[in-house]
Amino acid sequence: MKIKFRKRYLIVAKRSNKVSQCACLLDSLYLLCVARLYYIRKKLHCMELNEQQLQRRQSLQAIRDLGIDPYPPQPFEVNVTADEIREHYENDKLNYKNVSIAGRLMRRRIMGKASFAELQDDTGRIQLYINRDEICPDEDKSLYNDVFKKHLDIGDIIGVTGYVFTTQVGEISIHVTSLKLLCKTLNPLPMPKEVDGKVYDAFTDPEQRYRMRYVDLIVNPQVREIFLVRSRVIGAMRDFLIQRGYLEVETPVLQPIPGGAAAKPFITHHNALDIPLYLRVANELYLKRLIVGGFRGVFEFAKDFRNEGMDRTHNPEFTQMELYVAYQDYNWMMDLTEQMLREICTKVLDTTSVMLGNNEIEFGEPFARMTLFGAIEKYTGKNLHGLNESEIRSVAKELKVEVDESMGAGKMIDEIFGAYVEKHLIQPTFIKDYPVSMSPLTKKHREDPTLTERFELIINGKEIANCYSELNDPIDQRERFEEQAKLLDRGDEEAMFIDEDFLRSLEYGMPPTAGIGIGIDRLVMMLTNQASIQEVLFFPQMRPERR
RNA sequence: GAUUCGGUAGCUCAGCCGGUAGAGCAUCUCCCUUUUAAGGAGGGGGUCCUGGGUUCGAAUCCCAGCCGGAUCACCA
Repeated sequence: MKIKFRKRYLIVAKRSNKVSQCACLLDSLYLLCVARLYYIRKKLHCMELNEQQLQRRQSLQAIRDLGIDPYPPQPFEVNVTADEIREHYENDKLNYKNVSIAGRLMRRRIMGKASFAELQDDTGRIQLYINRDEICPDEDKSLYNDVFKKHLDIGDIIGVTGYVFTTQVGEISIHVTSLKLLCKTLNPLPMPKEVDGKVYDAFTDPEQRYRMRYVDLIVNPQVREIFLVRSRVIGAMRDFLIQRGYLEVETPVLQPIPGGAAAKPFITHHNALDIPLYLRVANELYLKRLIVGGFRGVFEFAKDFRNEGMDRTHNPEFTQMELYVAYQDYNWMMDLTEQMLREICTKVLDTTSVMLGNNEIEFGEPFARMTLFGAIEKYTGKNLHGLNESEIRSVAKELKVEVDESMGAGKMIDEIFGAYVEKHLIQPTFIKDYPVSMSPLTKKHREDPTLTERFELIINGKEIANCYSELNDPIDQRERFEEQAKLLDRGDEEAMFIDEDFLRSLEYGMPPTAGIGIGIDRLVMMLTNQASIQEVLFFPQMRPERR
C-alpha cells in the first residue's frame, strides 16, 4: 500500500513537472485515497488471494463454463502405476497398449500443438505425450487448446488413457488418447527441480514442511520414503511378535492414574464422571494386569503423552511398543530384542548395518552387555555401587553434574550416566542392573538386592528400549510406590502415583514376567538416518499458526 | 530454558557501509507437433515478519515482540 502510493506519487511527480506543487500534492492525496479504497476492496472481495490463486479460480470457472465438472464424482479406473510402466514396459510391450493412470500433473512442456507433461502417482512419475489432434479428433479443439493448455495447472489431478511408447530420446512415455480432469487445484505447489542430481528450489523450510506435510509429501519423494520405512518397521515388528504367539491388545489412553513411567502427564477432565483423567505416559500397568489375567504374551503399539520439553528427539506424543511375556526374565528379553532388531533391519532395509550420521551401526553382531555401575566406572572412574544418597550426591557434584534436593539416588545416577556414559555408546549396547531406587516397577536382582533386573538398550548414544524382569511381589511393589509418593511430595513432578488397582491385581498373582518398551520413533530415526523426530512423524506438534 | 542464525514475489534466494525493491523457477499474453531445468518474445506480481525509534529518507541502523532453524541442557 505504502509502496503502491509511492510509485504512483512518483509518476504524478514526473507528469506534473510544470504544474504547481500544490496541484501535485492534491493529486497525490487523491491517489492515496483511491489506492486505499482499491486495497480495501481487493481485501474484501478477493480474500487476500494472490495472483496465482486468483488465476486458478478463474480457470476453475472457465472449466465449468465449458461444461466440465472440475470435481467429477465417477471413479476413474486405473490399471497401471508409473513405477510398473517404467519397470516392465521394455520386456512386456504388448501389455501396455491400453493403460489408464491417474495422478498429479507435475510439469508441462507445451510445444504448440503437442506437449509433454509429467504425471505423478503414488509410485513416482511418468512422462505423458499429448497431441492435440489425438485427444481432440473432431473440429472442437477446446480440450487441448483451452482445458489442457490454459486452464490446467501444475498440481491438478488428472486421469489419462493411452499406450506406452518410447520417445526419440529414449524416455518411456504414455501416448495419451484421452484426458480427464479429476480435481482442479487452487494453490500452486513449490516446484523443486532436479538437474544432474542437483536439486534446485527445493521445498526445504522445516516449518513449512511440517505444517503442510501434504505438500511436503507431494514434492519431496525422500520424505515419503521415510514414512514407508516407518510403516514397514512397525509391520515387521508386529509380524515378529505375532509369529511368536503374542497377542496385540489395546489399553486405555485416558487413565485415572498415569502410571508406568517417570514423566509429567497431560491432565484432562471427564465431564460426566466429573473426575480428572490423564493421558497415558505408558501402558505398562495395564499390560501387566493382562498378564495377571492369564495371557502369556501381550503387546501394544501405544501412543504415549508426556507434558515435557520439545526438541529434535522429543514430541509431546510419541509411539512406544510395549511387550510383556510371562515366565521369562530380562536375560531372555535381551536375546529376543537383539533378534527382533536384527530381523526388522534385514526385512526392511535388506542389510544389518545402517549409516547414522558418521557412524555405522551394526545390528548383525552380538550386542555388547554391561552393567550400569560398570559402565559408569569405565567412563568416570567412579564406582557408585553401594554408595548411599548423600555419597552419590557428592560424587555428582564432584563430576559437575547438576543435581537438586528433589532428586533421589536413582535420579542422580541417571544424570551421571546421561552426562558421562550415554554418548559413548554408539553400537547397540545393553546396560543392565539398575539400582532399586530408579526402577520402582522392577524385580530385585537375584544376586544383589540393591539392584534390579533391568536393562536399557542404547544405540548411537540414545536410549531406545527399556526392559525389566517385572516386579510381581505385591508387598514390595507397594513399598516402592510409597517411596515414589515421597518423591512426589519432595517436588519430583515425574515420580509415580500409587495405583491401588494395579496393586490389587498383583495380589491376585502375576507370573514372573519380562517386559520391554521400545521407542518406535527413535528406532525409525535410526533406520532412516534422521536427526530429528519431526522427520519421522507425519504431523509433529507445532506452535499454532498465527491467524 | 540458554546461546546463535534467520524471516524479502507462489517457491528458492540475492540486495543490507541508509537514497525509486532484484534474479531463477512459477504465473499471464503470443509463437512452437518427440520435449525433458524444453525453447523464443513480451507482461504482471511485494505490508521486505510485527510494532516502536533514529533520520529529510529505513528491507538496510537501534529497541521490543512474534515465528522458525541450529547448538547446548532435561524427559523417551
